[in-house]
Amino acid sequence: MTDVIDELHRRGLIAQSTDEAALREHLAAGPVTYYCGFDPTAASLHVGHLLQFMVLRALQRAGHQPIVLVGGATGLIGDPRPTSERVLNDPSVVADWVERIRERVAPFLDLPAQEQGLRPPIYVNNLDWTAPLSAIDFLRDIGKHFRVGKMLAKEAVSARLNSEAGISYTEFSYQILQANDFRELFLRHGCTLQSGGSDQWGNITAGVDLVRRTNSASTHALATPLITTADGKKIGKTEGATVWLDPDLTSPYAFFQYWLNIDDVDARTWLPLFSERPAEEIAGLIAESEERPAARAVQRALAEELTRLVHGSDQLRQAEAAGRALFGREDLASLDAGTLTAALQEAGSTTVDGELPTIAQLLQQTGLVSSLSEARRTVKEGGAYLNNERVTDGDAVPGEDAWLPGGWLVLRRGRRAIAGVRKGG
RNA sequence: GGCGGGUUGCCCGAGUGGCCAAUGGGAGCGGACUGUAAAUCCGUCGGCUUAGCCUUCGAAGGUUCGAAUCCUUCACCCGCCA
Repeated sequence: MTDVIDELHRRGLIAQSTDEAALREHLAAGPVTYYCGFDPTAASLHVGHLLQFMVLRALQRAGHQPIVLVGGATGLIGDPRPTSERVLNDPSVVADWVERIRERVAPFLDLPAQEQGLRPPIYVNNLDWTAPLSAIDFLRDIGKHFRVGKMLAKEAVSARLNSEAGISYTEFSYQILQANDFRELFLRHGCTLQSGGSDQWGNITAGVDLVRRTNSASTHALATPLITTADGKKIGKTEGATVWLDPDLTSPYAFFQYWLNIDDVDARTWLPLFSERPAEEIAGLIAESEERPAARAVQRALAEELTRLVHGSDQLRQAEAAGRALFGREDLASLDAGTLTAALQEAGSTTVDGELPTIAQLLQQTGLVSSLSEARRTVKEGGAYLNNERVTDGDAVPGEDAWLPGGWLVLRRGRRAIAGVRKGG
């Protein structure tokens, strides 16, 4: 078996780590219990978080014991962002998000455990040990180990301190909570390695320091690089919207399409990060992409592999079929009702009862545009299509002959935004 | 505490009484070209019952036939002095 650290390096998943030689030795000595935490700052994780699972999975494959922490407590406090103070969310909302995230996260590590006999993950919530902590305990037992000078020096804190936004005591304290998580997991589960995004590095090392001080034990840390697109944007945003892992928020079809549409440069950069294929296969795909960019082999590989990972094989098949049906060469009217229905349900659709509204109104109802003005504008610009034919009059009502098999209208905005309208009662 | 400057649409940034829904750039969106890529060019870019109307220029009042532009108060930011 190849060394897991070698694999992580090869894939570009390590931006920084604590003493690497010591870490290698530690991993070689036997199963290591390691953890990564996710704060419930939204109802779902997004594609950016996927990178953390790549690290978790690689370590699991190498025989180590994963712990997934969901930050029911830290999510109530808020990790300092570089820009501004976070708005505190209601505890009941955060609790709900904790549950939703936990459900979504299961397949990443539970499936390999079942199918390949690897170690199943341990799920923990830091609310369990943080909530019972009194202010006195917190300040006496934990706070005493932290030097303010060192806390102020952390990138996340100093950036905010020097900004106009400043920083609240609440967010300033965040690193202590995360450090205490590491300590608790060390004590409860013998956890000796924490991974996370490099933006978490300060918090992670705070934990390493805390365990060293309180338990005279040395622990380890790994951080993944911050992934951005070639033009410097965060990964996982389309049209300003986040690509979520939760199928209720981002359909498997939309998820698949996101990866299929990333540009060539990013696709080649991201392939090793997100793909668990062997190194030779990855090199082959990149070579193919450079020779025949039109085939978009890398985009396809990413879309397939990640949709399968996140949503499963069935959903992958449906997402692929939907894409083929909607973007394929054949005439929409020649598609059978079943195919069309499946495709449009994947792409997103709305049902219309009674009298049919105008095309402009339909564009708005399907969410392809956000206002009627925008709908009219889109028509004027020649960017609106009904059943693949350009719409010239947005105020017209589709005729009876426009209905496709299964009772569908296919609306499209621009090249790739598609939505269905279903005939209702 | 005193004096001065600032707060404009998603972002940056013009605009000092009517010609301002507000110059310009960026992002976004659409078209052409392509490969459901990139680059480039062109167009568009508050809302609506769209040749018209409504709501926007930190907040609230006021002056005026008419205000983003003038006055008053308030909030926040930035300089200089103490």
